Amino acid sequence: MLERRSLIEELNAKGVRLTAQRRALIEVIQEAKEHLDAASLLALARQREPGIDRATVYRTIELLKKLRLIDELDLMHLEGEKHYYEVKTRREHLHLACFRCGRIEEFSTALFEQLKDEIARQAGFAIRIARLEVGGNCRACAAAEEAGANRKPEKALAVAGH
Amino acid sequence: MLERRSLIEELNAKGVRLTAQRRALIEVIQEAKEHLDAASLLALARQREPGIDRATVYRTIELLKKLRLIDELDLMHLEGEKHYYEVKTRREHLHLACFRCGRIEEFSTALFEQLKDEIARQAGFAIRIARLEVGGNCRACAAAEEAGANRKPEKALAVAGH
DNA sequence: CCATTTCTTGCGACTGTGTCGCAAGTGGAT
DNA sequence: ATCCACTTGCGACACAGTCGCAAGAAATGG
Repeated sequence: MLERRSLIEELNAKGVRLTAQRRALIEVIQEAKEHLDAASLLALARQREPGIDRATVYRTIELLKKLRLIDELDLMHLEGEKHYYEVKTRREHLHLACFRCGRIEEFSTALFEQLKDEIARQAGFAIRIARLEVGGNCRACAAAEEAGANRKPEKALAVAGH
Repeated sequence: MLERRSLIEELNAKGVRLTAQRRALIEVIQEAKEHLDAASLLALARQREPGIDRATVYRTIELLKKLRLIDELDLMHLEGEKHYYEVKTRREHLHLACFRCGRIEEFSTALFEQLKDEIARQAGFAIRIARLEVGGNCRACAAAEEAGANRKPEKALAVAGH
């Protein structure tokens, strides 16, 4: 993944018309500290470009996805059926979503690349997107649950999460 | 994954109340040849149990997910934002979704298990669900696209799919 | 076999995400 | 500065999924 070159330059290079709305959205995505969904994206972009519309957000997301500048994530749908977005710059990674505390952890490993290679080779599949998402309990929550299990043995249906 | 034991027996064993609606839904899921979304599930279940309601479908899906009897898939959202469901019996596999022809291919590899092990060990993460979905072009479509690319060189923005 | 309790269902209303057609507006090339 | 194609905002819409509540049904024990 190419590292230093802002999305804006990227778009220019591809001959995409640069509007104030797109600039606002792109800046928001790029500076985001966490994963943002369409609604938060809209809210944040409006702080820079008040008139911006929901439809424009969705259209821009679609554009950036097609140009492979951002990735779409589900994050196990921990809250509602939103989708989240992140810039495709950092090293390829996967997401661990904790059902208990809701935290999202990122994880990198060479095995992921190997796995993709194997898929491409064995299935003859030209991979454009590979999305690996994991749900469960993070280290802290797994420990907490373990401790809790002793105090309060679980009933058949008391299944946690999601 | 336990292999031979119907979902119904499974539910009974867990002390879940067995209603006609649940039975209908479970039969539909179990006998499905392809991946079904909530709407198709409803339509098919109504052939057996006419009065059944949308809400019941969603509630039953939720139940079966919690009991870990079915898996939820996005299949790259090839058409709309639906979710698809499949019984958790067959060998663990991942899904390859072709953006061009829409076909869903299943793929199994030991690497997937290894990857999950590594996540569990290194991150201390207690995995409940691991969902790996891949989008791109299947073998046939990749070949077709390759051939097509010669006849018609692509413009900057003519990015296919999704 | 019936009564009781508890769980489940259907219904209707609602929330929220994402899509679309169209007229007005604007970026960027000339 | 002009012009055209592309983009936007708007309103309306489609559709997934959720919820509270009253009526109905499954399982339990008498």
